[in-house]
Amino acid sequence: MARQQNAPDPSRRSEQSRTAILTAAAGLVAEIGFGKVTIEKIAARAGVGKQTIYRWWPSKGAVVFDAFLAANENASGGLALPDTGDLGADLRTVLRLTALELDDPAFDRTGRALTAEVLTDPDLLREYRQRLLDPLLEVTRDRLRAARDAGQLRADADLDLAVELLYGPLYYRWLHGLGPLDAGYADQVVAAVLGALGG
Amino acid sequence: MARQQNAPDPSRRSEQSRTAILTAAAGLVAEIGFGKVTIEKIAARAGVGKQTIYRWWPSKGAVVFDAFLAANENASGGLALPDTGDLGADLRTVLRLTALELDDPAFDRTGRALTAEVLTDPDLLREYRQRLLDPLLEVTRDRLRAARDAGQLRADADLDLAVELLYGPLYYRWLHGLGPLDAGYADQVVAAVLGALGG
Amino acid sequence: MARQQNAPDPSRRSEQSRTAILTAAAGLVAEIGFGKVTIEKIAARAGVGKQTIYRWWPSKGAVVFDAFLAANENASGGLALPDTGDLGADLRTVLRLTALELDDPAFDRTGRALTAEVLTDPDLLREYRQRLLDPLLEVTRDRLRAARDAGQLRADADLDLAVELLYGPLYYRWLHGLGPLDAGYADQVVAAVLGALGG
Amino acid sequence: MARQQNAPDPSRRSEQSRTAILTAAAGLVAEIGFGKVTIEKIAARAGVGKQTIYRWWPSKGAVVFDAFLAANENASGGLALPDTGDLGADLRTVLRLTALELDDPAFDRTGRALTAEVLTDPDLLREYRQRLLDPLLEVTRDRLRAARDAGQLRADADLDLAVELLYGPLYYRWLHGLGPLDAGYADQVVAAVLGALGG
DNA sequence: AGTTAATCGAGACGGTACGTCTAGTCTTGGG
DNA sequence: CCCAAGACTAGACGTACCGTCTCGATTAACT
Repeated sequence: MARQQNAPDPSRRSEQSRTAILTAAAGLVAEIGFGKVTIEKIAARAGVGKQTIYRWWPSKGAVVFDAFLAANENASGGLALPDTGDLGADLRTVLRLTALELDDPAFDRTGRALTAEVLTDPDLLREYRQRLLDPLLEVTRDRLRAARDAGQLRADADLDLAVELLYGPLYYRWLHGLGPLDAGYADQVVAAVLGALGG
Repeated sequence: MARQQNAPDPSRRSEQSRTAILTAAAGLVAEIGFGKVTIEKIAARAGVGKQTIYRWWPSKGAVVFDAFLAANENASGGLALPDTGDLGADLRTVLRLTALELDDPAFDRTGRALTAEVLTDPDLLREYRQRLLDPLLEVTRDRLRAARDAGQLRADADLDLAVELLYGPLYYRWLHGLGPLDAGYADQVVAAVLGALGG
Repeated sequence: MARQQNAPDPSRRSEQSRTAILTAAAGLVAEIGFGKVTIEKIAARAGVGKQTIYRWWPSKGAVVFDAFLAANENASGGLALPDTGDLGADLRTVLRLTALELDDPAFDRTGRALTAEVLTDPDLLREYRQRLLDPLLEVTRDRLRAARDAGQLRADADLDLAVELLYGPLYYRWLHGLGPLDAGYADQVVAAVLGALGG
Repeated sequence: MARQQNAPDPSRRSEQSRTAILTAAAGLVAEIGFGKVTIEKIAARAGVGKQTIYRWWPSKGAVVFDAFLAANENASGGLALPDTGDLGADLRTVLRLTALELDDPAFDRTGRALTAEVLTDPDLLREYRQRLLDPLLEVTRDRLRAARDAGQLRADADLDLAVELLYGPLYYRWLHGLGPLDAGYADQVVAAVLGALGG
């Protein structure tokens, strides 16, 4: 009961080609920017036939995104928020790091391109959520839940709302370039959220 | 100190062509989606030479974006938030409307494409801010300022932070498809912000 | 020591495409004239991508010229002048046929366009000489040489000059439209050349 | 009984513009070659509106050709063949000069382009004949007629044929690049023609 | 001298074709 | 059967010119 007529057999996939493709994709994005990367350039740099890319990925966005994930997934392998007992301090730590990353010019270009791709392609969005966003939100909710259980948040605090109140403003400010993304701003957001949902 | 060598003379611009182009662009985006729209298709439908488009706009994104703005700018001509005296009610009204719009499937496709375009092209982002976003944030801040002056918000409430706390979470949820965008969610956000910054 | 960096591999060339292109080119020239033929029209009629034409030919002139040659080369496969022993009669036969062809209105348009192309493009001229003109002049010289050996021409007759004296005037009259191109004129030219170089 | 509806009034024509256009055309052809010259470039260099060119000339070929004629017509104002009494010497003088001109690389490029244009455009051909070729052939025929009257040519010599026998071979050799165009060749041709038609 | 009408420089316009680039498919030959 | 290589159809790109069409601003001739 094959789902597709011409589904390739993953067991015969060349690991060497796969790695070369992802490496080439990552390198090209860094060098010439996402917009100017093409499947042909990736294939040429990877020393790979175009068909080998088309066989395993549906689009340029998917390849580049895969390359990005491959580089970032292991980094956040043991993904978890610190739990020092001081919720505010812990949240400030996380949001300051987030702000710092968003503020990094090197991340900015790639991040925007990838975000644009993800927002526009439902398949990529699903994959992005499964592999990056949902885990991040989950550990954040875990930390908040622990705090709520410890009485540091109101008992009826909605954790889904809470994470969106935390990350949403940073994201909003970043994408629209509304103002500085620094530790002070992160602290302000944390203070506001704690003020709203604090016990 | 001319910024461009071959800047065309706007006084000789054909208003008829301009309108035809924007209309064609809007129609095509609605029918086949931003990704499949091409300059050539816009020109063909508008009955216009390609050069006439390239003469006045730098990219496909700019044309489509202009078409979008042309349609939305006059709509929000008398842009202002209601001021019934009840800040919470007024904010709920605005955020409910915002949530409703984002939740509209017809808006979703175009909105995402345009957002992707805006995030990726600094020139478009600037124009988007000047013509749509900044005015919206400004009137929101005005309403908040009035409330602060009336003692309904803490005297030290940061209005920039406030608007980002209001719109950021909605935007975040919309772009990532994190959950339902309805009146209830809008109300939750408003309640949280008032809880954080309320007098 | 490759002459070109990106020379395509002729062994992988599609014979089907090549034939379709030449057929389309010939048909278009006949129908709308060389000047109005475009690479795009050839590609469209041949059901072929433009790149496939650009990959194998450097210019429109080259394609059309190739189509012309492909049609005319095999026709004159067994190219040779008659040798009845009577040099004058043999030359009259050839020049009358040449005059007849040049006088054909159908040939006139294509012939002029192709001539203009060939005169202007050194590469095309070289190819024209190798594939059409030189063989024709060679067989003519052969016939004259046989006549000279038989004492029908002066022993010191310059055969290069002779062929130019034969074909030059016809060509000159044709291109400039100086007068009728008929059997009588052909005979006149032959008589003059024999008078000049005859034994 | 006007031949055209919107025939411009020649009496109001700006001589200054006309001169600037012809000068610009000639300069451009010399610099970048006929094929790359465009009406727009001519207009730009001449500091003239495109319409001014279109008003007075039907095509690029016509302008360039006019520029060429303007430069060459006065040169050959008192066009006439020398008449020293020695027909052979006089013809050798003319044909040697012709060969020399055709052999000049500077003339070659322009000459070929103009020839190609002339052969292809019946209007230009007519003008070329009226203003350059026919006068040249006429004076040549005049000289030959004088020689015939003096008994230096056969009484029944066809003068139209004669001029084509003289100029045709040179032209043929030049256009096809068949061999050297020098004084020796010119002499050979003259000798052949005199041999054929001489008294 | 004032009016009128055509030419002028300038350049935007609707188009066509250019030659290049990339997408995604198909074919060939090697492992 | 995967793979590297690359030719194939298709079609958009952004540019260059075409020939036509307004624009004012000179001109030139004719009231």
